[in-house]
Amino acid sequence: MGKTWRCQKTHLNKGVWSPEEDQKLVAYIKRYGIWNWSEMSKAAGLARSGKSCRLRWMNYLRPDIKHGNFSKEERETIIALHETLGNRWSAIAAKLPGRTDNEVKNYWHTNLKKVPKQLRRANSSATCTTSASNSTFSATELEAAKPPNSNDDELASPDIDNNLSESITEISFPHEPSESSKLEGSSNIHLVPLHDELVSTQDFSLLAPVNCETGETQNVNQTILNNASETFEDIIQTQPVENGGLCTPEDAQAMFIDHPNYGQLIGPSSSTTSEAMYSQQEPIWPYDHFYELEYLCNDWLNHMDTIF
DNA sequence: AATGAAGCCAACCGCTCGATG
DNA sequence: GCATCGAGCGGTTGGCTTCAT
Repeated sequence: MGKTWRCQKTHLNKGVWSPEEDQKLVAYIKRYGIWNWSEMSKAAGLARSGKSCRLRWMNYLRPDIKHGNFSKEERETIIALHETLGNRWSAIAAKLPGRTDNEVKNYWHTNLKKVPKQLRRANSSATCTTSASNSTFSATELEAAKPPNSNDDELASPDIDNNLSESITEISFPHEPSESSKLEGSSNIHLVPLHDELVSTQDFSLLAPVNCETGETQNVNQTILNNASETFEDIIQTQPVENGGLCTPEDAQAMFIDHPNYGQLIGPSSSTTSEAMYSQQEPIWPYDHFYELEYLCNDWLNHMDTIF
């Protein structure tokens, strides 16, 4: 893109490839195949370094390269694999037919890096669970993927921008009790931290998990999180709370961040966060919910900022 | 309409690794 | 064991495009 200068010392072209250069390289490889990039470059009549030729071929000219936008499935795969593999772009790209490491890397930096981790996970959770049978990573790999620690800058940053406000609709909290009860293995525990409800009712207690059948606030620890030492409700109730005993988003957020188990992996890995709430069979990441609640608190605060 | 900021992405750079002599 | 070379990988750059003011 505009880098069309010519290397003074080596007399090799650098920068954007012209259509003629592309044509030469493709024609040469079609006829002779790939054998030595430096020699190939000369033989093809290209004033390019072998390295540049290889990059051009691998990232753009290869016939099996898939161009265009990433699908939802590809996005979710990237998110899941990045949690497991980190910045090993080539390894991630290997799981995405037709995608290059460069493309995956660029996509990550431009579309996913700025999205808080808890939201990325929330967005990808549904597919991780429902398509567990064709998952490309093992339970062992997932288990090795630790959640971020407390100095993770992505977590520390309440970066709720417009993109996130749009994305929040993808969070998979059921809106109606009937929806959650449809879930297999449902324990009827229902999180209702939906910002719309919070804004309309200003009922901060909506941040607490409730039983969708009885309407009673639930102790998550007793019903589902058998391995967890404390529940959200425990934390909320044992902390000093203002506003007549109701937990404000600020209170909840502060508690979650200060909680010693915040961001810690407790118990075996789960393929999902929200949906694990409803499953008594699946292993869980209990404190993943702190991420979600932190996000929801931030989003709620953002809403209030826009109102006042 | 003009302009500056932010986003996007192709390409480069430097490093590591494995093969070979 | 050492040097050299090619290939591959991840981080970074910077020009073009789009968006916001």
